[in-house]
This record gives sequence, C-alpha cells and structure tokens, in this order.
Amino acid sequence: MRIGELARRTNVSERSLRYYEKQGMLSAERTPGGHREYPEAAVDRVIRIQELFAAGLCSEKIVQLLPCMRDTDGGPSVRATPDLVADLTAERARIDRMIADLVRSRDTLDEVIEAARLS
Amino acid sequence: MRIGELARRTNVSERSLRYYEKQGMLSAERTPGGHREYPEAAVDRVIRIQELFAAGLCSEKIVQLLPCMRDTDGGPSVRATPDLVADLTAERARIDRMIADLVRSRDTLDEVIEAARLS
DNA sequence: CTTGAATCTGACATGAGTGTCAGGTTCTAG
DNA sequence: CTAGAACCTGACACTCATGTCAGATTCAAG
Repeated sequence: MRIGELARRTNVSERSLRYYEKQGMLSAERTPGGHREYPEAAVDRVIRIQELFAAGLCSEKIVQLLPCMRDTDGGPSVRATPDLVADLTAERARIDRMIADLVRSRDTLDEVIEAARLS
Repeated sequence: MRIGELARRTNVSERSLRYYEKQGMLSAERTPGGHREYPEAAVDRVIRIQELFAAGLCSEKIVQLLPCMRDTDGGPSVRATPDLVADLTAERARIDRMIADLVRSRDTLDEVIEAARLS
C-alpha cells in the first residue's frame, strides 16, 4: 500500500511515517518513480512504534528493539544483546513506574469527578 | 521550607518549581527579602503535579484541577464545574488508553527480554 | 495527452517542560 | 562585618516527535 493509505489506517501522519523511515524504524519498497510501497505488515509495525513512543522510548531504542521483536508473521527474530537487555530491563522498570503514576492520576481524576457528580 | 529543600525532597528542579508557580500551580509565601517559603504540604502537591504531568495533562488543566482535589490535610475543596468534569472524563479515557498502551509495550519488552534470556 | 490527486524532498516552525547561564540580592554562620 | 551558600529574575537553548509549507515529480483515470 502507499503512504496515504498507511497513514489513514494507522492514524499516523505521512510526515511521521517518513520520519520513522529516516530513523530506520520503518522501511518501504519504492516504485520506479520513487513512491513508497508498504507491505501489509507495516500497519502493525507502525502501531507498535506508536505504542513504544507512548511508552517513552526514543527512536534509537526502538530501532534496536524492533528487529528483536517477534514479527507479526511469526518470522525469525534477532536475539537481543546483553547490553540491550540491560537497557530494556531499565525501560521496563520505568514503564512500571509510569503505569503506577497513571493509575494514581486516574484515581485523582475519579475522585474529583465523583465529588462533582454528588451535587 | 525553602526552594532548595523542596527541590531535594521532591526530586524536582528549582527551575521547575518556579515554573509551576508562574503557571499558577504552586504558591509560596515570601520572606521579606523575596525568597520563597513553602509549607510542608507543598511536597505532596509537587508530587501530585508531577504525576499529572506524567499522565499527559497540561499546566492549564492541572491549574483547574488542583483546587478541586481533596487537600492532603483534608481541607475543603472546590466543586468541579460541568465543563471541567467533561474535560476530566475525556482525560480519564485518555489515561486508560495510555495504560493499555503501556501494558502492551511492557509485554513487548518482556517478550524480547525473555527471548534473550533463553540463550 | 491531460489533469487532478497523491507523493516526493527539504527546510523551517512549534510546543511545553526543563536545563543552564548571567548578574545581582539575600540569608546565615562565624 | 563578612564570606560563601542559597536564592532571585530573566533570557536563551534544547529535546524530539510532529506540523506545515513550497516547489517539483509521479500516478492513474478519462
């Protein structure tokens, strides 16, 4: 598929898709004229990238991580190096803390919403 | 307490504390010479602010939200307006989605870490 | 062909919290 | 009184994914 359709289906701007490619997170075939041509699997990959961004990982980490992920088609995957594993373990801990923070913030909002409802 | 101690105890830079004040999220008495003097409760408030930032709320929302929160000392709180409640409900939904994303990302990391461990 | 939609590259702007530096003032221990 | 630590204001820089614009090229349908 082309970039417009991928953007529509993933809800990610064309600008960002090109950026992902430049960062090495996403690749695409090219038509003879130079237009990008994405495989179906790109949809899942872009969604994963967005999730990882939301989790606070930077492009660089994502670039390292992506080839170690099980592909959607269950294809073979690269083994993470010990250094990367250490990095990812730290990121995991950070994500855990982030989730805990979010839950507390959600509780805070609930409290305020509930207090207003009882009026 | 003074800004240095508050910064140390909350792990938030002095720069950020002054920024919070300018945005109207945090207030302080002043010594005759102009130095900020914070009450003990400021510690909890700053931590709350950080959590809400982490949850993706902007300063403006936090400013509206803070007076509606139950104070640490159980003091009286302002009732949220219907408009604010609508806002906060939307934010709550966003936080829910964010948590779901984070859990998925954490699972992704776990998968990669586990795959590397089995080597 | 032609024409309009889609895509291309490259460059500059934005946001929002935070870092940092400069130059000056206040506080406090000795 | 004094030295040095702590604090003040204001301004500018940064991050980094994303928005946006310009000007050119390609694609696909008529």
